[in-house]
Amino acid sequence: MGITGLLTVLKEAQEPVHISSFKGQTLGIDGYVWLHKGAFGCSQEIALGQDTRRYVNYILKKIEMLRHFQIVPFVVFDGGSLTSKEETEMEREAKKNIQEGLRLFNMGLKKEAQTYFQRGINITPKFAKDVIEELKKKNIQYVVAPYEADAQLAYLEREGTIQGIITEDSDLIVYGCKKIIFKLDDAGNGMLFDRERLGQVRSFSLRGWTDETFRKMCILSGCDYLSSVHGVGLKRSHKYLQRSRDIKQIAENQWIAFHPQIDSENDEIRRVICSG
DNA sequence: CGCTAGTACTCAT
DNA sequence: GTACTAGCG
Repeated sequence: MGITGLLTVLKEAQEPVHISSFKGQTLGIDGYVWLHKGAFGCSQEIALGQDTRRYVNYILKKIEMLRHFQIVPFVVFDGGSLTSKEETEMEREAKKNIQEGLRLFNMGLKKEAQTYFQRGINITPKFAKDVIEELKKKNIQYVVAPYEADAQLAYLEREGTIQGIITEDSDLIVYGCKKIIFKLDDAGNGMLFDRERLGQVRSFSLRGWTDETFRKMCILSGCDYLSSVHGVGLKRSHKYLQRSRDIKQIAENQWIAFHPQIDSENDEIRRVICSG
């Protein structure tokens, strides 16, 4: 999913951090992020159908770095890839990129082909399976989330199983997670988002806001599983919710006022937002 | 100023 | 998934 501009707007709620400040604690890892980055480095082998372990080694190297700083890793993988319209579209796009890459590759244009191979990366359950095999050997905790890894990570943090999350996906903020490490590099440096610091955000005031209102702001600004309202981003979404916490009222007053043409598509959007 | 849409990037040599 | 930015209302 991902909320456009959320990390930028919440910059005052983040600060540089070294992973060692979580020494002795358990950190949840968004497995998809590392799978994708790992696969990025061996996209050619994958596209050509060659056996490669490089994406497995990439993740193991990251895990070793964490353990070096005495972090207990808990890897969470996506389970049910919810077959939505967007995902099928993404897979179609990926296949087209692989095809174009193979065409260039067979012409001897290996460098040009790589760009398309990288764009064509599609993380399948096999990738996770290969990694899980190694995690088992090393006695590293992992779980395959029944739905989305996001929701599973949020649950694990809420229940106290993990004390923070490593990811690149701003959706973890929407899901209510408290401590999230973004942009973690090989040396253990990253940016820590701390939910307790939301009151320090300067773009707009979030004081007195509940997690639920915050979530509504994000959804109203546009998200993955529904076509967003044109012209409404985070700032305007915040303005509407500041005026009225009732999203249904916003839909009736603001939205219709700004978007008088209520066609079938907008009607679907309104249904989803009002139910959320 | 806020939002959209386009481009470039993730690895690792 | 992210960041950055030209163009537009």
